[in-house]
Amino acid sequence: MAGSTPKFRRQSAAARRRALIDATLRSLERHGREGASIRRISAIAGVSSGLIHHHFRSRARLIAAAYESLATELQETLYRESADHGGSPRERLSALIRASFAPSILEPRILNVWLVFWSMVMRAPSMRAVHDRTYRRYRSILGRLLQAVGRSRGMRVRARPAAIALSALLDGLWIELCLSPGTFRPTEAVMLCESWVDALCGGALPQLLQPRKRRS
Amino acid sequence: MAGSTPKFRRQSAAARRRALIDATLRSLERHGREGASIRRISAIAGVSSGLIHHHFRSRARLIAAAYESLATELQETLYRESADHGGSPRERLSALIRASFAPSILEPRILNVWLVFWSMVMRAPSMRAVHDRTYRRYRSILGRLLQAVGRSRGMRVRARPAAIALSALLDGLWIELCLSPGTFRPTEAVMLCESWVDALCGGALPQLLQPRKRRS
DNA sequence: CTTGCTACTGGACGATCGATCAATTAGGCT
DNA sequence: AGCCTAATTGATCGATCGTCCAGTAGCAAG
Repeated sequence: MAGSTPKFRRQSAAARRRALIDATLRSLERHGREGASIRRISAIAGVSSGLIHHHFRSRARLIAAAYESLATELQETLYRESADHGGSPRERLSALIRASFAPSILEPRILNVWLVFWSMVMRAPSMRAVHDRTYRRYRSILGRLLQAVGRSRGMRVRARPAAIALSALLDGLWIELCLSPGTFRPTEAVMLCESWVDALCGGALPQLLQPRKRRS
Repeated sequence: MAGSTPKFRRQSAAARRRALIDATLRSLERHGREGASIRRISAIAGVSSGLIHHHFRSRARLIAAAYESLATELQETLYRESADHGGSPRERLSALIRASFAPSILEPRILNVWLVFWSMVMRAPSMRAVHDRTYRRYRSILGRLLQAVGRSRGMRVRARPAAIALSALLDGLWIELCLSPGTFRPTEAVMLCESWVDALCGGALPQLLQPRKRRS
């Protein structure tokens, strides 16, 4: 008899917000575009729909928070993976490239999540802000790594354009791999990125190097 | 008085289907993911909502037809642009790259359309089929062009991986330019693609060349 | 045990969705 | 001129959406 089982458990605002963000990401993975609804998210989180309005004032704010969470978490994963294989800069970059095409990242479900976010970037200024901030950080990581790789090869790499190109190559390959996994294999994607880096280090991409000082 | 103005004008099934497909694309451009609704599309087309069910049996079929239409139309535009500047293979490839970042293509609204389609590719097998077919054709165009460019430089380019890499680079840069146009300029994107092609032609991407015949 | 704060529930609301279909009507054919 | 066909309309259905809020109840402090 005793009402030993409470109907719900109270949690701190911070813990509940985190749980709701995680539920949002899981819902988007599972149901794609339709997973962005308040009712599906709250069902996965195991709470009532009203609770979302209590902690986030609107659905849009929850989605934006989830976007920020996913982006930073992914960057931390890639950065950690890179640092853990911490030999030369070139080895760290290779580790980051391989990690970008690891099975857990390639999960096509995850592309669904990004597509939902991207489709909101152009309509909601707050989403645009999240995108700009996280992508700048991403390119900064890539740029520093590329510069270090170049320096160890005696090359002065222009971080910004090099990072833009490599991130575009990584993203483009990743998207196509998620959209139709049968087109080519993840190892080919890794090879294509490594080849580009090798070409950069070999001086074959002169536009991406600092112009040599010319005397007189 | 006189019922001189008919309430609607009948059209052939083919003409109406085409008009509805065009209205779908315009609706997706204007309203993003929310533009995929039957009512918005029919409103833009200036017809009743029931007419869509008459010509296409469901919303999904209309969307798939619109995807096919957009993809093939884009490919024809790029191919025509390439052929019109029909000097050397290298010039044709440059024209295609420049056309890929032309203002009309870079219109961020258009990314909205692609994002809606891509989000359906992983859930609807019919959309997956459209994607696979159109992307194979796209890579085929790029592959042949890259092979021709390589041949004119005395290189034997492996069409498949080269086309995969260049399409990924083009798409990745295009997506980022649409998502936040302020990050870098279209001319930089063109330069990054051209640099990659130059590296390929310069033999700096050996993995993308046919292995030289080795005797004895 | 009692009190009070607030995390939390769950249903009501109006809007909009895709699908459906009986009724209409435009426009070519005889 | 009248008919016939099929293109088109527009109302209707049940489902689902985001928002809102009055009320409930977990749980710590007193």
